[in-house]
Amino acid sequence: MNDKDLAKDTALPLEGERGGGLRTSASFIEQKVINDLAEGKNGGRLQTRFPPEPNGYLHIGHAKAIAIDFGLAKKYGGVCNLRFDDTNPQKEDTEYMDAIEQDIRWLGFEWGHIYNASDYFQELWDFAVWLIKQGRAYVDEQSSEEIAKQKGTTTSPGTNSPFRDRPVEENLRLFEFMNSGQCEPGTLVLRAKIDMAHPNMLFRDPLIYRVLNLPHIRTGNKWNAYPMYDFTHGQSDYLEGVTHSWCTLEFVEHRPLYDLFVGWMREWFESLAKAPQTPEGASMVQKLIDGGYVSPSGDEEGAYQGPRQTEFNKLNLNYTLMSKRNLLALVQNGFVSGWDDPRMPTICAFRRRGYSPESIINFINKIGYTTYDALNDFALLESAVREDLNSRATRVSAVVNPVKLVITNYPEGQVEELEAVNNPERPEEGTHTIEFSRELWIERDDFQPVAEKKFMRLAPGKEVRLKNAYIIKCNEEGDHPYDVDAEGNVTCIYATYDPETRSGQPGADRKIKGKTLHWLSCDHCLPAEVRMYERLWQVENPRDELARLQGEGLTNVEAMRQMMNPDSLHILQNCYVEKFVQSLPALTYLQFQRIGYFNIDTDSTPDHLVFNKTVGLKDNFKK
RNA sequence: UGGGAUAUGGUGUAAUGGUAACACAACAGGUUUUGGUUCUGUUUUUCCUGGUUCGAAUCCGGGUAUCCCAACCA
Repeated sequence: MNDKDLAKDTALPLEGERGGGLRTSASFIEQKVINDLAEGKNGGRLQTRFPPEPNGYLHIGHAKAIAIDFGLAKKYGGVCNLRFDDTNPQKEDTEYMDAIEQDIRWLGFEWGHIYNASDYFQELWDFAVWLIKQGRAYVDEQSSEEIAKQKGTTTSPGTNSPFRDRPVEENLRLFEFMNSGQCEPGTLVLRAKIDMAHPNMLFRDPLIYRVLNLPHIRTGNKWNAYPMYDFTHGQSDYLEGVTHSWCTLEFVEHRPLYDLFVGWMREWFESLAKAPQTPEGASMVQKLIDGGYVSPSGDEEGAYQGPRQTEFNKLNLNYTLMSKRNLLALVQNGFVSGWDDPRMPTICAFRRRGYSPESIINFINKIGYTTYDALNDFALLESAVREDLNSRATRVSAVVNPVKLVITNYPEGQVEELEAVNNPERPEEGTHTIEFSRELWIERDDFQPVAEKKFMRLAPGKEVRLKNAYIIKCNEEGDHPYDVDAEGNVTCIYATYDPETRSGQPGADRKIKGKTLHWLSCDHCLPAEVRMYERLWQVENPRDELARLQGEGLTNVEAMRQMMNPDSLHILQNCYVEKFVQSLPALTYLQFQRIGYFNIDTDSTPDHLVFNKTVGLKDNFKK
């Protein structure tokens, strides 16, 4: 057990209020924690773990696991460790480890320790050797096809391998050979001897070790045979002293196997403790006993009971594809610009898109943890981000689809500095100035040559207010209200301003029918690139649709292409923003007034400003 | 033709045998120098079917529907 500190990660007080604060109803998982702590189980310890495989970037589904693994540990005075589930060197990379750590921190959580499943490769190996000696594991030399055939089906039992009763000595020799580097991958596997007729397919002599002959990101060339998930996860939890092991619903059927292997491992410890055969084994067991993790009898008051797995529903979002495998395919096929393409459901993409960590956690808490396979509405996530950004985003003016407006009675060359509130929700954040002059940019959508009935913006003969500035009136029909080009597009609008209505002056109180428009002074604003995003998928449930299309014979890539929204990205190059934003750092939360929430992209420079649309403002104006 | 899970408005989630509620969505209106925010109001719910009970979303029987399981992935 190397010298890593396996000691007690936490000890909790049992009395006092836990999780005070907001009185939201506890999920069944949280309820179980409350009960366990009240009963003093595991000596009142709460220890969890977040166990990602470092084979991809974290997505918002992981945020749900993170929020409960770290969140409940934090709330109830326990500890959550980060454990990389690195048992398959074929797919894993340190690049992903770094990104995973960064994303967890960004979400606002801190781990007690970082562990790796590979830390336990030696213990798992020794345990497997013990199982072989016990006659509970054997080396099979059939091909994967033969093994699959013998497995039977969900409705019919399997048949025993001809190698099932191989003598112990031969098993030990072959298991050693599996790890020698000389063994051809795929030729030998170690299987647990359980029951080939078991109704749970996982119990039909599961493979617990396979030969890969690949170097590992952590252990290098030390190992050539690697343990499988089912033979690693529960034991790792157990060795670390995890009390509550939470995972998603597809692992429900793994739980009996998880419990079986943990139980066998406990037996192994007990046998070692009784008759220590090796100095290493004895000292390891002593450490476990000293740390209070393992009790030879297992039933003393307050002793560590071993980990308990509980499953909750994974996050499904409509119009969103979540699986890492498919996200990797999107990246590898160039359907998106990378893992942090703002259309991706990854944590890093949400960050770049302008979502705050608080909004993501709030969303997770709203949808809750149950055992129902729900399909959540993306609109709930959007409402969470709007709610959070409304109180924190700095208001600025931006014109994303500009058309020129000339104030004909405003003196040429005159410039006024007007005051703009940074955030009406937080007056303490102050104001900044914005220049006003004779020639302005306004939004093309804010003018109609012939206003439709409910249109309350600018039109010939109509009055509107310019935010923070003046009331203006568009020239009457017949008095040259606007210019058009050869195609009939409006190129310039003409209006007059009422000098008595400057914001802050008494005359500004005058009520008018028109709305308040945002604007930018042509000579005092900056060009900008604005990236507008729509949903990546056209179908509400891409997971099911992908499976359906593949069932019809399409390849994964073909199916994806067919399901994708061709209009998911619009890059607008002719936009303008006020100068104020030039000095702001990347990832600043902004609201482009009357348009939506935007974020300064990581690609943005003072010479080439780039913004990402986070989410639009709620729009009650429908045509 | 097996095993394991699940079912409450359009979408999620609560109600732990005692008046079915909350959020989002939708709709209507008030306030508003953002058609935002905020405030007020409205619409819509216990899968079906028997039973137990004074009383059932909850407990029991029988159906139905959906999800997961036959990777040398996790």
